[in-house]
Amino acid sequence: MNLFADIRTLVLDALAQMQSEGSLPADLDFANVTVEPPRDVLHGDMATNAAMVLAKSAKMKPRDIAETLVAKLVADARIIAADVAGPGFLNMRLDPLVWLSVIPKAIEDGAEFGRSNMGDNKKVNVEYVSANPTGPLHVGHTRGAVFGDALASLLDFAGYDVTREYYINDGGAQVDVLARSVYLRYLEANGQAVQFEDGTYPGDYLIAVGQDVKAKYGDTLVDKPESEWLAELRLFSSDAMMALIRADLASIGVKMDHFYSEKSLYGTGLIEQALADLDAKGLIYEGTLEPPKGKLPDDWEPRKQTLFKSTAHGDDVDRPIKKSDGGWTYFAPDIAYHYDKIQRGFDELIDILGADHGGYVKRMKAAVSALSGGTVPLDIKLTQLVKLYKNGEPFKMSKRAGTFITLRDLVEQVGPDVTRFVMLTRKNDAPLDFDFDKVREQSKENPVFYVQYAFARINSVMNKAKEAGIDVSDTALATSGTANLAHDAELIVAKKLAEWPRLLELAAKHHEPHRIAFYLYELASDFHSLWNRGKDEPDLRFLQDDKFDVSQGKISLIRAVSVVISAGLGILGVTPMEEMR
RNA sequence: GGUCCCGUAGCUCAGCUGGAUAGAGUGUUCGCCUCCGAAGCGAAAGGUCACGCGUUCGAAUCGCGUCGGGACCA
Repeated sequence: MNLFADIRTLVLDALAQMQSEGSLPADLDFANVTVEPPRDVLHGDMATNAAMVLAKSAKMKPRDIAETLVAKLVADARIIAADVAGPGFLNMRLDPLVWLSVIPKAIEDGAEFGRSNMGDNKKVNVEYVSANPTGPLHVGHTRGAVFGDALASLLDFAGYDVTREYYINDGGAQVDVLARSVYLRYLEANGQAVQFEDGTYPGDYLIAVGQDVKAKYGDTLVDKPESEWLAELRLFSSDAMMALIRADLASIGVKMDHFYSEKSLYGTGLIEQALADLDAKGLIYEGTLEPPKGKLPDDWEPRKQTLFKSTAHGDDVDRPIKKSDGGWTYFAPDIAYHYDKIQRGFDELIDILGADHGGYVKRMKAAVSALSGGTVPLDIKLTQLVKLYKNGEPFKMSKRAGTFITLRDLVEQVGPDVTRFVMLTRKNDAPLDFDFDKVREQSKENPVFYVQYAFARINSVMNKAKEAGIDVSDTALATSGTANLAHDAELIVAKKLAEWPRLLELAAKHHEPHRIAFYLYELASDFHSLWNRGKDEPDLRFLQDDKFDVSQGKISLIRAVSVVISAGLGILGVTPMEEMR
C-alpha cells in the first residue's frame, strides 16, 4: 500500500483519458510524471509535476494541461480539492479518510507493513565486511558490516532475493604473516622468549591461537624450518581468525549466508576460465603500461606483462593480471570471484568496501561489465572513515602498538543496538564521528534514544489503556475505526505513516539505508509533538475518560506508529525497547 | 601528475537523482510539568547552498572550470 503510487496511477489514468478525448496528444512519455509530498504542507497533501513535464512535448502551456487535469482529478472521491500553482504545479488535497486508512492497514500488516515487491524477486548479492582473516574486526569493518547488513535487509524487504556474502582473502601473503606470527606465539607457549619484529602481528589475540597450536602439535614444530609448518599454520590460523570474526559478526547480529574463500578458487580452473572469457572478448593482451604521470616510484621500470583491457569498459588505464614472476596479481582472483557470482545467476551485485579501496572501483566495474556483457550491474558502496571520540576528545588508535578499537570493544561498551543505529545515521560516503559518551547519552541529541523513547512512550500509554479496561489488541485496534481522528495534529502523524512505503522503496532504489534512520527520527518527532499538544488540548490526549471507543481510535494511531518504528528498526537490525526506565 | 568522495545555519548533518519561500539537531534567547513518561514540546534568531560559467520554464541537485578538505594510485 503506497498512497503516492495510488494517486500517481490516478493521475496517469486521467492523462490517458485526456488523450482519448483529444485534449492531449497521443504520443507522450509519462515516465517523468511524479506524485510527491509538497515541500510546504500549506500547498496541500500531494503535488504532481505532470503539466510541466508534458508541456514541451505536448506543445501546450503547462497551465492549460493542468486546468483540464484538475477537472478529471476532482471527480475522484479521494481528491477533495486540486488547484494549479506556480509555474504549473498541481496541488491536491486528499480526503482525510484516505490518510487514516493507513492506520488499520499498518496494524494488520504489523512488521510486514511497507514490504514491497519492487525487487521482483531478482537475485542480488551483497558482499560486505570481507576483512582479511588476520585479526578481529575493528571499527572500520563494523561500519561496513552494519551498512551492508542493513542494506541487505532493506533489499529483502523491498522484494529482492538477497544473498549476504563474505569474501575471505585467505590466499595472499598476509596469511603468511599471520602464520609466522602465530608460530611466534606457539614458541612462546612452549616457553621460549620471542620478539615481534616489523611485518608480524603483535596483537594479544594470537596468544590463544599459539596455545591451541601447542595443544594440537605439542612441541613437534619447535625448531623446525618454516617450510615444514607454514602451510599447516596458514590453514590453522586463518580458520581460527574466521572463527573469531564470525563471533564478532554474531555479536552485532550479522549473519552471512555464504563465506567464499579466495583460496578455494585456486586449482579449480576458475581464474583461468574467467580470464579465458575475457580473452575471448579480445580484452587480454601482452603489453607495457605507460609510466604513471607525475612523480615516479623509485623502482619503476617499463615491463611487459599480461593486461586486462579495462579501459574498454570505462577504466582509466589497463590493469595487470599477472606479475612479472608469472604469478597472479591480487586482481586476478577478484575477477574470478565476480565471474563466479555472475555464473551463480545473480541479477545484480553490490560490493561494500572501505573508502581506502576507492581506487578499486573502476577496474572492478569494468571487469563485471566485460564478464556479463553489461547485463549485471555492479554497485560499489564505499564506507567512509569512522572517527572515534571520548568526551568530545579524539580517541587515537595505534595499530603498531596493537591498541586499535575493535568491534568487540564497541559492542561491550555501547551495545549492538546503539552501535548499529548510530552507524546508520550518516550517509555511507560521509565520515562518521562516533563519540563513546554521546551515543550513550539519553537525550534528544541522540537519535537512538529519541526513537526508542517514542516507542517506549507508546507502549506505556497502551499499558495504561489496558489497565483502564480498553482492548488494545491489534485485532481490536485494526477494526476500531478512525472516525474520531479528525484533528490536523493527528492527520500529520497519519500522513507521515503513509510515507513509509514510499520512503522504503526510495531507500532501496538508491541503496541508502540511512534514510530509514532519518525517517524514524522524523516519525518519532511527530509523535512526541502530538503527545505534548495533548497537554494544552485535552481532545488530543490518547486516553479519553470513559470514552473507550474514542480512546481506542486514538490508540490505533499511535499503535500504527509503533508498528512502523519496529518495522524500521527491524530493517536496521535494532531491537525496539518496551521501556527505558 | 591522475582517479574517486566531500564542501549547505556558529557547530554536526539531511535535502526524496531537476521543482515552489533550502530543512532538522546542537548552540544562543524566551516560553510549557496539578495533566497518558519534561529522556519531551513550542517560539524567536541564524544562509552568497565554496566560487565562476553553462544546460532550461526552473539548479543545492546535471555539465565544464577554479579553490579548499579527505582517500587512493603495479
